[in-house]
Amino acid sequence: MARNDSTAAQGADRLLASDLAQDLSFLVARLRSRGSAAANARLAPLDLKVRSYSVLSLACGDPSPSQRELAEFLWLDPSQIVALVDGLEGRGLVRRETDPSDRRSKLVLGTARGRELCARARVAASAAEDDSLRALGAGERAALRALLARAAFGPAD
Amino acid sequence: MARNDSTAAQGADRLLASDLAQDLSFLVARLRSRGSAAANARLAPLDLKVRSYSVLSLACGDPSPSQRELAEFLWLDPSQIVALVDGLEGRGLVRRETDPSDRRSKLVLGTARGRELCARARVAASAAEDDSLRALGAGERAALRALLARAAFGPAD
DNA sequence: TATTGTTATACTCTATAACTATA
DNA sequence: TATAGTTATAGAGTATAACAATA
Repeated sequence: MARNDSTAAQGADRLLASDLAQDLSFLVARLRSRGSAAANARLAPLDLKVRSYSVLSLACGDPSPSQRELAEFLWLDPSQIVALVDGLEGRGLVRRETDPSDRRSKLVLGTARGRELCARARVAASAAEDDSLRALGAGERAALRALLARAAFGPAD
Repeated sequence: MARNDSTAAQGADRLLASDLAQDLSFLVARLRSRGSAAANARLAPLDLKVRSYSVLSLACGDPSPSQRELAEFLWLDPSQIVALVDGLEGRGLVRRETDPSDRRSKLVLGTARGRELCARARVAASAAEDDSLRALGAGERAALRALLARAAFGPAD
């Protein structure tokens, strides 16, 4: 077993009093670990993971992203985008299209099959959010979303 | 270069309109990427990373944690804790002590040198938080902290 | 000369199972 | 029989450099 299953988690509560438990970066990291574990579990039946789902979701959106934009937005290296797009393209979920206005750049577009799978993946991702944020009500989730959006895309350094 | 340096990030703003940009799990993941990059940069002069800092910080706290508790609290596998404690112990920053009440269990305690380094690391971690959360004011950070604490330690699944 | 995508490589992180010693 | 720690190994994720095509 990796990490701790929920049935075994009952002994470390006394560490909640530690300084680290109030460290924002630590809290974000812990929530991400739990959240991505939940999301990967929900996406597994669709043969997707959080990273491939992110690429698929953006590719199926309205302004079709270039690989360069995907790398910037997902905070990944361009070379990692290549591998992710390769995987999705091999399954017929997205396709590359050279940008007519800049032949260096390749746009990534969702296929019909990709959009269909993406719709199902969104449902799975939403269920995973419920799994990992059970402690928060709808209003609190909205407040958290607004704060995170500003923090995640705001000026860094 | 890995990922994107801040000077080059200006082209993917149009993807902010995507569905994914409102996905809570995605926002948490992106903020964590940025936050841990900032924290690792600040901790590098002390030869620490976010994970080793987390262990050191807990070991230097008041209720000395067992390795089992560290694994549960940090959401890591027990086998990963072994490697992290090995590294810190080899540098004389923490030491293992068999729990008298259960000789299977080993408590991890910070040494004098470890506590001194930990104090400096806390300053670095705080500076990293400023780096990555520049977009939020003090009140917003407090609100975010409270929401994250409940979400990160609340019931999961 | 700079940028987009690509390939290749190495390194870190994470997952999993088996083993030991204690309980 | 169960639990805490350890070891070993494999796979996923990440970092870095070099190259071709295009600007």
